[in-house]
Amino acid sequence: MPRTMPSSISNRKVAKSAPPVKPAAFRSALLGWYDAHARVLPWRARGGKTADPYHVWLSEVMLQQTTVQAVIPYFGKFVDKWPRVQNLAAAQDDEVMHAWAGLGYYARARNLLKCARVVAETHSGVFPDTVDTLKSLPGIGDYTAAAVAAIAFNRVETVIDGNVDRVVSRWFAIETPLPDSKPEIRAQAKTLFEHKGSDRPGDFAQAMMDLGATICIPQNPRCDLCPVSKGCQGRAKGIAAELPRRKPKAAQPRRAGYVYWIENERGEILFETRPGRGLLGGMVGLPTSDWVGWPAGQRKWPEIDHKGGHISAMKIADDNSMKSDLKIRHTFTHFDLELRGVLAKVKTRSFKITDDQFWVPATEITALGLPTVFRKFTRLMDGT
DNA sequence: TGTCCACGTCT
DNA sequence: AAGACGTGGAC
Repeated sequence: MPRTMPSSISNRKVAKSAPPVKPAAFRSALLGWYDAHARVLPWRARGGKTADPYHVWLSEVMLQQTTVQAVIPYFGKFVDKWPRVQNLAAAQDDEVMHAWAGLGYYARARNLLKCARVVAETHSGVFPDTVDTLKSLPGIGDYTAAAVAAIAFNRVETVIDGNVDRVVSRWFAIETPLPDSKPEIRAQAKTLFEHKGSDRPGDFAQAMMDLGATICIPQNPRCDLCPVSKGCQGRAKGIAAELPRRKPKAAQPRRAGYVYWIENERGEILFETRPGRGLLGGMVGLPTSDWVGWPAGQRKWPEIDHKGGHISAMKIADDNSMKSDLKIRHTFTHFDLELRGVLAKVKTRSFKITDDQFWVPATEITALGLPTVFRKFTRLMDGT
């Protein structure tokens, strides 16, 4: 371990007059740390090889708003099923939605397939290597374009994800709350990413994100292990752990509804493919009522019109039952949902279903590829 | 239990 | 350009 001054003394000095940030020193310290501590991830090149652009793109889309741990098994599944972008481009829509089930933000899967088809058809299966062209592809925005250009093509780009926001906010002690601090974070990040002599842009981008994911973590940052703690102004001011500040968010609204478990005389359960856009777009799910707003603080289960939504068209049999213990809760991005189960046994002959609905043998439900909100309920029903 | 992460992209 | 869009894990 290198000898260090007592932190209380050095911190006090730095806090009075923060030293000018030296991007070159930051860069070499961070890259040195990365060489020793880079996470080993299935989409990363090893031993000085260049990463496969298809792997980089696929992983980066999966990593949008999603943790590495959740992504790893899905990445393996996709690469096994579709080893090259041309294979993915040739896949059926429902195969891809099925493979994506559980990962969330299902618009990503729809755009992933669209993007694969554009790359296969109009780019001869070769990923474009510039930010501007990448950004023109479906599902690729500022972050993913910069990440792919830097990591797969070693282009000098400023790659800003949530990790980088945090590292930069702390290093420069940016106290303005997000999202107002966005322009300042970008400007400061640029001084690190696009410094003269940026010879390993892909590694540098990944190093910044690894640092944010493993050392400069949201709570209780491990400054003792940080390769760039010495120049960190947030640490010097003793506020690193509080950064980045954020504007307070409004409390999530609540919604409630019924989920229908409709069984026919063969023991099959009714499922449906949801509309192609919007919430859980293109995914398979159980039929439900509409989900109605439920003001925060209200204790009583809200009135839900059983005749609204799907239920009227279905003419649930008289022996339907509602069990209050068949209840699941699920948090979406912008609301909390509580669903109660309604059980019904119907005769196929007298029960009309829509074009989007189909019967599934109970034993095949797990193979269906359901979004988590519905998997929670099917697990309740089969006791697992 | 509830809060945060989680700016990422599209509309 | 503000709101829509999932999930699971840490604490």
